Amino acid sequence: MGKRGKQMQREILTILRDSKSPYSAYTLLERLQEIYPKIAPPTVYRALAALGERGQIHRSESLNAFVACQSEAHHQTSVLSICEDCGVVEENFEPDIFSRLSAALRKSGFSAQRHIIEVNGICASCGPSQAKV
Amino acid sequence: MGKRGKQMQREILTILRDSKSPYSAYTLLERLQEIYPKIAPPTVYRALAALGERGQIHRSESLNAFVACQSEAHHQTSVLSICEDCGVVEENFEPDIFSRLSAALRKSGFSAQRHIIEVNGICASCGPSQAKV
DNA sequence: TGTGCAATGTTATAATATAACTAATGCCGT
DNA sequence: ACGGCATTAGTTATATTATAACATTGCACA
Repeated sequence: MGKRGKQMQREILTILRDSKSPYSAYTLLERLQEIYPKIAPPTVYRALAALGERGQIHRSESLNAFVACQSEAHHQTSVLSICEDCGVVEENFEPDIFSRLSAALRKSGFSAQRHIIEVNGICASCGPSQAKV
Repeated sequence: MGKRGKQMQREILTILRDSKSPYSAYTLLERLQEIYPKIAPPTVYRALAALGERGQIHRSESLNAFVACQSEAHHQTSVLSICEDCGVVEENFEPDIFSRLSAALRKSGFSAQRHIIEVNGICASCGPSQAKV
């Protein structure tokens, strides 16, 4: 059937990279429909799944939305910080945190496989030390 | 209109406490409809919101489901460990992790307000050291 | 008593996600 | 080239999760 899937993945990645704010699957769908009027939700979800498997995007579980991976090192687990004011989501690499967390849980016999860490708060640009726009 | 809301909250808490596995809002709705046949989704969501505000239940963002708080110290933020095998969700208290996380993010100017930590993996009962049933 | 607020009920719909099936494509071996 | 078959994509329908918006009830208190 051709490269349609790959094409979608590229388009999605481009949209997400242009924006530090997360996009929901359906917002992406709307954007994509400007170019490909007939695509349906499964197309978007398939592309998102493929991008996620390759670590090129992250899904915020608390926002049900997607952001582009900002690092070269895909698959490195990251902490997502979410600004409640401006909506910007940043990746933060804190390998220590993940290993400590795994170690702590291992003490109760739990073997960690996937860590989800998201932190809501106020980012540097929106914080009290900054003049409000 | 009476105590219907409080009653719902009690029922939900009872259901959740009887189960270590999480319940989705709609599964709770079905259970509640066995007793109160006519209740609608907003009733359940309102009760869940009230319980959440009091820290008596936790919401798993990755499962979109709810578990009863296992500790007396409501409002103490916790790490949810989720067994991929049996589905059991446990609360783990790791105050160190939260303060480290806040400290790490503060270095980039981010002021943390709410932490979401969920870990998927295999629990002690389902792990490789245990005989499979 | 009446009137206004807060809680609850009700209806409808929005937003998120996937199941299940169909059709097209590419590829492999002949 | 061609037939078979696995993979990918398209399509339709529906499942699941969540909330908006408005109506009603009961209660507090002037």
